[in-house]
Amino acid sequence: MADVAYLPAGKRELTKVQNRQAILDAAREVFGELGYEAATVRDIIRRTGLAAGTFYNYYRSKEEVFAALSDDGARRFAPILKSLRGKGAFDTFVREAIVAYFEFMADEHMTWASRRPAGEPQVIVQGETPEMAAVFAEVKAAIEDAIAQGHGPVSDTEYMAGACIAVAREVCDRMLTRRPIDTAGAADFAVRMILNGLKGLPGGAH
Amino acid sequence: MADVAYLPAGKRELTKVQNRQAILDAAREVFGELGYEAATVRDIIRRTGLAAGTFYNYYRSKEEVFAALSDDGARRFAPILKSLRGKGAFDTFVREAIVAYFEFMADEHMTWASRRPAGEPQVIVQGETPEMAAVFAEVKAAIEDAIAQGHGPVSDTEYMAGACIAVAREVCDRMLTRRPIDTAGAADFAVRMILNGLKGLPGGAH
Amino acid sequence: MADVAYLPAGKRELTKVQNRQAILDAAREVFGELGYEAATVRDIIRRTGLAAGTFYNYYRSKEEVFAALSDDGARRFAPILKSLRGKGAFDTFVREAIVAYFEFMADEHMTWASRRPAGEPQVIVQGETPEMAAVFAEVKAAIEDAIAQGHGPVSDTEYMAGACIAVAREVCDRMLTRRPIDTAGAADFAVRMILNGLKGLPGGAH
Amino acid sequence: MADVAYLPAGKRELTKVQNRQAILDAAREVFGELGYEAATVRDIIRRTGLAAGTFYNYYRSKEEVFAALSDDGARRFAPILKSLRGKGAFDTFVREAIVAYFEFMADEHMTWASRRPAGEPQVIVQGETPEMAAVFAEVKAAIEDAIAQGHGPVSDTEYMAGACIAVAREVCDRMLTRRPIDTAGAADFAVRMILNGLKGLPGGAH
DNA sequence: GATGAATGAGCGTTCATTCAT
DNA sequence: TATGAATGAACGCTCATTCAT
Repeated sequence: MADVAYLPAGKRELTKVQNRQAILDAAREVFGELGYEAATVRDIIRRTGLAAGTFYNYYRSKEEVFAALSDDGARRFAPILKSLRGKGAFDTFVREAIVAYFEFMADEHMTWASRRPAGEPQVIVQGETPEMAAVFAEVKAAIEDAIAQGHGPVSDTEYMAGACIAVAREVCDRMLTRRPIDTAGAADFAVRMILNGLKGLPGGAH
Repeated sequence: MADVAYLPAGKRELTKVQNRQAILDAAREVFGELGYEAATVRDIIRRTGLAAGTFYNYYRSKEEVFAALSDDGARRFAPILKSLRGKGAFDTFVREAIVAYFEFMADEHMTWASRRPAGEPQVIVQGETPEMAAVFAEVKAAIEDAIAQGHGPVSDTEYMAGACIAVAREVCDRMLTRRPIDTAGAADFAVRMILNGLKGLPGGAH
Repeated sequence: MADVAYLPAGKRELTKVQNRQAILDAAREVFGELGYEAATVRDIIRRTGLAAGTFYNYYRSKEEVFAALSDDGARRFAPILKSLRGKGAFDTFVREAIVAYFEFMADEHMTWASRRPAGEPQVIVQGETPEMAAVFAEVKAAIEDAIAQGHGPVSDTEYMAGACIAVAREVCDRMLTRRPIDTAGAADFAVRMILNGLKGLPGGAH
Repeated sequence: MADVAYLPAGKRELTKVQNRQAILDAAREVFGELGYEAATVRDIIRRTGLAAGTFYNYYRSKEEVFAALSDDGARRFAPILKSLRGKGAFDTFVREAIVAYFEFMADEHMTWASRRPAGEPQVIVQGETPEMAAVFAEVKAAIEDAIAQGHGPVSDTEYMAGACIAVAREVCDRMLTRRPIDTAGAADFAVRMILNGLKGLPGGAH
């Protein structure tokens, strides 16, 4: 009571922020568990404990929460990546970027990939988590940047960035499904693969 | 001619085949545009112009059309791939498999990835096409097979197969969005990337 | 060939009659197994082996086959019942009618009553088999006839006929669910109950 | 009055109760007119004027509304019947049970049997009303109870209970179709018929 | 007539979204 | 703002019925 009297606006602000965050958290969980397509707005609000209508005070649709989650992920990962840019040799950059990425993903409990309800056709659908998408965008920008600055080999940059990200993403996905999660090992593999291909892997000096 | 007299059902059979094909074609398009998850049976039938119930004269569910498309894709690609297995050096196998895959996909007008109709929400959902899934499964089996038989480097085979496929898929997707479609160039890039990494690319001998 | 040449109309007639009968037989089975409401025209034609459209050359709807079955049943039972009318004392008539009815139903494999798919709400739905309905109509007419001719007690004839039929029907239904089917015992019970009520049953002289 | 100020949800609650009741009423009518099997959820919601989805805010299925109606009926009739059990002679029990049942049904405007809208196909389908089913279950239990306790004649109890209920139900159905509704006369007939059969009816001492 | 594929109304159900409170 | 019931479009699917062959 007293609180309300002293901080009516503050309380409001707080709950507003809290609700927004609650929705984001719920959405993260739901997208992770059901996948983007299968997830419904109802699933999300149900998990927040809020009323159905309240969702629409914060986001206009499932797409919008998804975008918000992406922003969130990007906002937290971008600085990490930025601090790495242009600091050293290309090899070093790649290694540090991969490590940073893998650790970020592991931190985020990004265990969402490929967990589809059983009974669906055996399609490997890339678990598109909002943060993943955002982080990919960052990584891609960084790689293209490095290439553009002459720190990397000169080739088809679109193919290169795409291929690097594809490898990182694929290995990261698989890493996250294993226990214990071995970011160092996975990062090591990914870096070797990216820099030297299969030939660079242990036993690959054929 | 005489046959027609003996087989009055000929006309019927024809439309049956046509309808079945129309459904498959529509399904291919719809899966490509919306992705498997988002696609609905009604989307498919709407595109055929057939009545709602007609769909169920041919397939019992979305899963079933999907499977039919997969079978179709796999049936045509599997033999190509199989003929390559275990014939020569690992490098050669990789190159031939990649080339075969890229050419197959180009032939198939496999341009489905990520092309949602403009104006839709900005969510990047990987359009999973049945043929893609089927072909991936084949490629993966072949790579693991090769690795198991000692023709490839000894490392984490799951990561390896995953990474190789990821590169091939990514490059293939991008190749298919360009005009003209340059399978030779793309395959060349992919093979280099897979076998020697960025260092193996032109200008990459840092 | 020769047959066709010699008996083109005959053959036709024969198949027509056969088809009509096949549909009736199938309908009898299906109504028995699924109940009138749950039964579909498809269920019926499926069981005949005929084509879907053929059904409509003989009957216009589920209702119409049902009616045809009723006619069929009535046509066979009516003479039996008629031969009993007005021949002796009321008691005798009742007994003979009941016996005839129970035996007719047992003969007909009228085991359809109350066999609903499990999982449905626990409602005792009177298994309305076409023959049953028809036979009830006959029985009712006979009873009213007897009453009208002074062979029975003077009371509310509608209540009387209704009550007698209800008892016969109920006991018959239950009789048909038991093994072995004891028409004599059931008929004995029903006759006693109808003529003398509970007091007329063994041990009922309270 | 002050309460209203404290309970602004009052209006809401009211419409909720009203809608729930509207659905129950509609269901009662629809089950009465079409029978349980033939009735569809959409028939029910159509009659309420509510939107399709609204039904599912209250009941999950046709079965569930049916159960709710049954509970309703049973809840009101069961106590009446229970108070009669084991209190006196068997004759008295039967009479009182019948009277209670007939009066209950008359009260409930239980006029549903066999009244399909004219013009529909001539199929006699017994309109099974949930209350009827529930009440029958109670009656049956009571009768079997009485028989088991030696207050009634010893015979085939299943046949007995079945026959008694059949008579009561049949006479009740018919009673409800007449105007004015004469519960006393109908009950008198039913009791005589059940206890003494046709011989116990006026003029039946043949 | 017999055939069986095509039709489309209709069913049970879900869910994004609105709006009175 | 938060609430949560109402809404109605849409979905997957079934089935009576038609009609070209």
